[in-house]
Amino acid sequence: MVKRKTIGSEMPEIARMRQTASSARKPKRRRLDPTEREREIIEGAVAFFAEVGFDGGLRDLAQRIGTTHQNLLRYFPTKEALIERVYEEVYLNRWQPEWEALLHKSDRSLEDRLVAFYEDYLAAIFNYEWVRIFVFAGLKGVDITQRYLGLIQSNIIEPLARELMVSEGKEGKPSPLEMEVAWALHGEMFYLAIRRWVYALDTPQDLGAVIRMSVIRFLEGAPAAMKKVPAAERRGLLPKAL
Amino acid sequence: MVKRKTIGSEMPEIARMRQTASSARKPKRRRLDPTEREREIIEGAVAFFAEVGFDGGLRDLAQRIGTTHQNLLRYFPTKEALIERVYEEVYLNRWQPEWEALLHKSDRSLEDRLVAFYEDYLAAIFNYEWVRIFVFAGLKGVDITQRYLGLIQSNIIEPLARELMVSEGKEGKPSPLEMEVAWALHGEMFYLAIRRWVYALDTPQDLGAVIRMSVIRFLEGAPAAMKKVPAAERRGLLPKAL
DNA sequence: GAGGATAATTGCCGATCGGTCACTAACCTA
DNA sequence: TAGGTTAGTGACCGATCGGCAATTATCCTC
Repeated sequence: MVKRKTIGSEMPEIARMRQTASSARKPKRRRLDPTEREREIIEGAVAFFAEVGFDGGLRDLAQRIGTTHQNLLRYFPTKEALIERVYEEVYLNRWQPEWEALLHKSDRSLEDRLVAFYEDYLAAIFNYEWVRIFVFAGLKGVDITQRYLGLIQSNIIEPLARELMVSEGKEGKPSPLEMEVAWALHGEMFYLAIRRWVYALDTPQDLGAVIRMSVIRFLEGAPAAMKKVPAAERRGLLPKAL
Repeated sequence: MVKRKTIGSEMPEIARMRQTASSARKPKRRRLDPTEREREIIEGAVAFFAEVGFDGGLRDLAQRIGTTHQNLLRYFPTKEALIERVYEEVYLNRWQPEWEALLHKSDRSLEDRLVAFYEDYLAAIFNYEWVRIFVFAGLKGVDITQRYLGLIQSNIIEPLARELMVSEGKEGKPSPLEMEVAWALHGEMFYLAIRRWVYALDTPQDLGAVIRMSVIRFLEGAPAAMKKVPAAERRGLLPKAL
């Protein structure tokens, strides 16, 4: 038999579980309840593709889970179907509809609301799997990332820009300038995740402190910045399609 | 002959150049000066890997350039060697040593210096090839990205934090808190590039205007933010290793 | 314990991968 | 125009890819 290159370093402990105590033989086959096996596959796939990207091979994934690549294809007709399931798992299942409401609760200061939202949001997405899969998918040009960011734009960025306007006594649809300021705050947060999970750089232990600092800087600086940027330049802020 | 899947859509026009006028035959082989061919390969490789990632095949790359994959291997002994050359091309060749000095010129306001620097910096990196290759390399865990970001940290972020301190009348080595504020400004800028070149979202036409707004917001908000974040929390800003 | 249902595996397929080697053809010099 | 140098390519290799079909083994029921 050909020796196979292993991506992960350790043998999957799962695969050892049922092996006979007396010998270090090949691990016995595990016959699981299909729903249980499916979960195992999905979670294994999320971890695996987050690590090596979607070009990772099914055989390596299977070995890590403790099964064979044909078994994966019994549960998902094609690799593409499995990947689609991974998107679903990562994006849809981790989106909290109440986030938008969080930004609107007017019984708390905007500062508190923003801090509360970003603490919640980062708690959901600031992890190895989510961030890397999101970036891998973006590079691949998968349309679900654009739909997700459309959701961010309409449910987070625009409400945020609106709240900023309200606190300035303005109203109506946010201008490109105001949208851009809101994106900037969001970008700060996301870049933290990029630093940590894409480039493996040190990031602060306590995200709460960074969030608070970014939010305060945002509320403190945005009004002045928007006033100071000459009106003549604002036309340049209109989005440019590719 | 087996039909080959093409990544790009159009036939490379180069390959057609010398073909006989009378017939639509197979393009003649082009015998180039080696240095010229090498440049063609390198530039083709940068564009190709930026688009599809480093898992892209040599045959597809070769077809796009208008040659064969064997010819690539005559110029670079292995695929890995070619990729290494791509890193060199993208990172080292586009780094401007004078950037650090730009931040220190004290005859201009800090605002002007920051705007000037980021206009220069984004002019160098805000493009499809640089951004995507940088992200692909980061996900792959290539050490050159960490070296590059180390350069950013010591030559840009820390000087920036120092300038911020000077403008506040402080001096000495920047604290983690001050470093984090500086990273936040940088992150805003880089996230613009991510939005545009990874997620293909609309971004403002005139980067100058966004840069100015971010810089003003930075200078306007940072002092207040750093004062307001309770000292007790600052310990949490200490970087955490992975 | 026997037998059936089905989860899981072994074996295989064509296509494609990076890479080697021997051959072909373009250009320069005489 | 002949010959030599060398840029470029066709044919092929072992390994690996996603996926199909036939086989094996585990668990449940009687």
